[in-house]
Amino acid sequence: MKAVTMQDVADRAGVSPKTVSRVVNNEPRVSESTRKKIEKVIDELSFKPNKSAQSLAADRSLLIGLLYDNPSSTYVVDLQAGVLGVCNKFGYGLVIHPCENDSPELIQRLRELLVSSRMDGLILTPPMTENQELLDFLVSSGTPYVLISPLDNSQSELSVSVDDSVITQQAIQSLIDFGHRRIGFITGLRKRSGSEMRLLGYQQALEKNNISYDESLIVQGNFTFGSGVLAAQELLRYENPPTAIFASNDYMAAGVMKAALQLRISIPHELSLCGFDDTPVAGYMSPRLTTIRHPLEQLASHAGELLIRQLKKHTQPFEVETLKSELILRGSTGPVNNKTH
Amino acid sequence: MKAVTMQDVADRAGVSPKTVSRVVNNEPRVSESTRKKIEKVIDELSFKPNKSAQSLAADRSLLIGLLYDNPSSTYVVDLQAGVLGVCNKFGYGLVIHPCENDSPELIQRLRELLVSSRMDGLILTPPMTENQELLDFLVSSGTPYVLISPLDNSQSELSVSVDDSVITQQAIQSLIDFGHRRIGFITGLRKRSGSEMRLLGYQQALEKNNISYDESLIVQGNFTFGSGVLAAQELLRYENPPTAIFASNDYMAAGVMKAALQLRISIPHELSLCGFDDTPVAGYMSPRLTTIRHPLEQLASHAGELLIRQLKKHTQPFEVETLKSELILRGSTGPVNNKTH
DNA sequence: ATTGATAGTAAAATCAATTTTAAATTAGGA
DNA sequence: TCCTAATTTAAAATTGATTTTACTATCAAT
Repeated sequence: MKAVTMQDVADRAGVSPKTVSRVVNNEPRVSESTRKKIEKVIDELSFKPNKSAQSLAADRSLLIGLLYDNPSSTYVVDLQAGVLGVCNKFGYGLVIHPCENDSPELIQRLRELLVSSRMDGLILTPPMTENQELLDFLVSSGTPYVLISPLDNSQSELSVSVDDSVITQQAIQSLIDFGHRRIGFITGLRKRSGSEMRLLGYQQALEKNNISYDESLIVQGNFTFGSGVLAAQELLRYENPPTAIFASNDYMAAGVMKAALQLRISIPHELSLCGFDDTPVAGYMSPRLTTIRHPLEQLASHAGELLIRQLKKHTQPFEVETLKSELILRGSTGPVNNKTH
Repeated sequence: MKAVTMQDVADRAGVSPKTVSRVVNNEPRVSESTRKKIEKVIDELSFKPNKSAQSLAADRSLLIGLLYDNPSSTYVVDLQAGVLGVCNKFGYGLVIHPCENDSPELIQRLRELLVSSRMDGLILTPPMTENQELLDFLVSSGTPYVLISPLDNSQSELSVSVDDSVITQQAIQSLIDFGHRRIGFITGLRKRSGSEMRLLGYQQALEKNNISYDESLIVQGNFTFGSGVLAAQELLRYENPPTAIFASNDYMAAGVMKAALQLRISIPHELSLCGFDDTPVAGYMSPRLTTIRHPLEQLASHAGELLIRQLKKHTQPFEVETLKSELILRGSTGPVNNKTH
């Protein structure tokens, strides 16, 4: 089956190829009547522009890249789904690029990818969002980009994020409502977007409820299962241990659960536990983990729209939906148990 | 920075563009001396052929598609990594396509994708590998494809897979070596590749050790956590319950663990448990789960090579590495406890 | 020495769009 | 009515590779 070309459409509609091109690309300077007529013909012939010819002639690849370096595959897949949706909607292709933020070859690899794939723009995710060398390179090479959840999202037109502090505050509030007063907090890696905001939300919740901030209840973790175990062991061996623990991600929460099991502390009767991210593990733990779910897919699709809007000249603006995280209450949190264990 | 074109290379090397093209595409009919000379110039100018121009002229997109419909994001990400590696190696791009095998629109969607992305070939993963309607469509549209882990892998040049029966037999053997004689088996969805082979491996291991096959120890699951819970409850309430359970994936194994916890059966002291797939959950459970890890990335890269070899005319054959799954022994399995619980 | 086959190279046509340039049409004002 | 300016359309050039066609050596066999 031979493909329908723009020439075919032009012939059938009785106009020149350029006019068809104008309609295809939403360009102005076409009378409404001819636009309608051409759209009808395009529909009849089900004409689809040849991507290769488009990119060759217009010198843009119609590709955008998604860069990530994240151990959580659910995170990655959710983001991919979001970006993919927008790409399909706007006729773009997606180039996925797992990378290692710490690798000295990162930039070189990306340079090669940019040369070979000629991506029109990039979406960066943490921790690449804080890689100044990388960002400088992109600016110098004139590559448009959008950041997802950067530490500093003051340039709102270049980044999208949800406010982790708000939902964390809400989660802590729910623990407080259960009667908890001593709530342990296991941080993630510092200098990671989110980490700082989550701690802030914790502090805000305490403040709002007139609970004094006890520095010793804050333990540093690094987002890994092992660090969760260690942090929990430290917290739970205090003379006056917390009755609830908030872990900055689900993996560390799983670590807490392991530590609690070892110390024969029952969840949720003696200890309430709240995670963060709603990864699959959360649903497979016993009891199932109370945690926080992010609108990752929407976040990514929003980022994609932001990027594509930069790339395409003739797009109508789209409405921005507000992005909210969600507290998932499950079996790992409950009322405080007054009997000391 | 203006891009280096094939013309530039030709000028500098003092040959015609066509000759450069021959070198780039590994075509014959170029003398060894000119080939060397041109390769040198290509290197000096660091010339990279323009993908759009290549696809336009040669009428192939230099893209391959990866189709998947799998709830496990680790599975998906591992496969992506494998295919991506091969793509980069051979100058192909990867189009990822999450889909719903049961959707009536599957084919229509794919058709649209094929029209818009013009992929040169596809890699299919279960359960799409058994979707005859889909396969028929691909054949009729002349789209080359390769299958990963199909039920029927008799056409070895069109598919890649690992033999689940071998590794399952090995896992069961390890349980037998621990002294277990009554070993429960939770199946996955029937008609899924792998499912049948895993059961076969179980049977082979029993046979080899002269243990009679007890139909009642085989319980049907469907790969979900919940089905694991139910299956385990059934098995563990027998008068003469199994001392070990093999679950056909980690999620069901997690379900078994939950059921065991509810029934106050201690793992591994009273019950050994073995999963399948080595998903992240396996490492986060307490005790950590003995399971089986697949060479997913290699499997995918192998599939990619197989596909690209079909697509490119002038490639030298590559050696095929043998793909083996691996038994990961962890805390959830151990010696049988003779005291009845 | 002539012929034929093959290896190697060159030039031009092609792919399907966009961009540029030029021309034609329309509208409004004097 | 005529002229200028703004719209709209047409034709031709461009993009960077591949493919086709054609031509020139080179070499062996007759």
